[in-house]
Amino acid sequence: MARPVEFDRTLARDRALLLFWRRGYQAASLSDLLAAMEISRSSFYAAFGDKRALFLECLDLFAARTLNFLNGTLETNPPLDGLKRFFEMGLGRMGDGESHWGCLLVNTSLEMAGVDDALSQRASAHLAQVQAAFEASLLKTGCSPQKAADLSAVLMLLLEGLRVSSRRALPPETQRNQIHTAFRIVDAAL
Amino acid sequence: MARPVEFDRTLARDRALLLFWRRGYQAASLSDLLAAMEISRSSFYAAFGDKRALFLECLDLFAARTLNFLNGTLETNPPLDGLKRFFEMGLGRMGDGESHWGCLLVNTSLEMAGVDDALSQRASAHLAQVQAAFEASLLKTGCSPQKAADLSAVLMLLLEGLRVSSRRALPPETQRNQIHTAFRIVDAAL
DNA sequence: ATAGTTTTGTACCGATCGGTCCTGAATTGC
DNA sequence: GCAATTCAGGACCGATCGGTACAAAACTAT
Repeated sequence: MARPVEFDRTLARDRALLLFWRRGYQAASLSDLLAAMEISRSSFYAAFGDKRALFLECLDLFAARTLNFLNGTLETNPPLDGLKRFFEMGLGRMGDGESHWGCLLVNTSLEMAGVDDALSQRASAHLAQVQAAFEASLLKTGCSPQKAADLSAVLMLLLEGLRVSSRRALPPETQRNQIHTAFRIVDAAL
Repeated sequence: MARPVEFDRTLARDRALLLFWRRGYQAASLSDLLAAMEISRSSFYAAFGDKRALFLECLDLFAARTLNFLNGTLETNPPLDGLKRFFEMGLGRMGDGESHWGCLLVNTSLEMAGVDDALSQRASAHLAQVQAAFEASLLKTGCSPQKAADLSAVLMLLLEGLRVSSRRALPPETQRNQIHTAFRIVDAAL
């Protein structure tokens, strides 16, 4: 009974996610977003509410995809191999895109701490879920619950460090070495 | 022969550093800075140039202090104990202040990547210096150069992860556990 | 005391921020 | 064709951004 929408909402949302990922929340201005999403101002506010709401949506989506990927690799690999594969996810998956932007959860948790604590803590909570998946995976290796808890916490440190390395744009070769060494010593501790 | 300055430049600079540390570069507006530094706009521009120049000064100062502290603990402790003490630096050194703001170098490297790459890379370069100090310290334990290089890279991952934990405001007890476990397994790998 | 110099407070600047509003175009059901 | 409805483009909004200009206040040297 009326004119239909002319843009693909999920496509626009994905483009926004990429921009947020690359530039962070604050530095991604509305104009930047509109240009990247290729929609107009009115469509933006009609479809997504406002900048913050869209970001929240992207943040949750990123977390869901991350957890999904993690669970996928954990199901189809021995626990430690699956974890290692997850750690390697950030490495030049497709040439240059997405490979040196770190992790949106880590980026957001840091950027928004003390600025918008609700956003920061939401990102942090998503990270906690990832850590919980680590722990569950470690438990499947048959180690003690205590060890699983301790090691998953250290794995989270390593992951965060790696995502920092990624955003610092350290050479992929360097990052690969870091992962290799890290998993060698974690393996030894199991 | 003329009116003297009425404020303590280094005091004002230190106050600015704290604000940048807490809120990040972008979220620390000029008004915020002036209020925190307790100086007027004119004094600000006369004494520090502009916001970016002041930030650069704070960044370098933070790095210098960090390296200074690290070298101090490394000189007065066995290598691994000194490193551990450095890792524990972020833990409630003085109640609540400064204890959950992470590390300005890590924060900046992430926040400014893709926004002001010069700032990001400068912070990253400072982090590389810290890692070099790690490596030098590990060499003193008599391990192979290869192992020192590899482990210092992993120590940097752990440090970055810990500073993320700090900014995420994870409980100090949790962070303490992370440090303890991390050093246990690094120790075993030496 | 006064002239000379520098600092300081503040008014002001253009640009941009996120967000709203309104108009005209497009599409549908009848 | 026409009325009803919803879309998209962009003008417009107040607030705030980082930065400049300028005049009054404060101090020193003589």
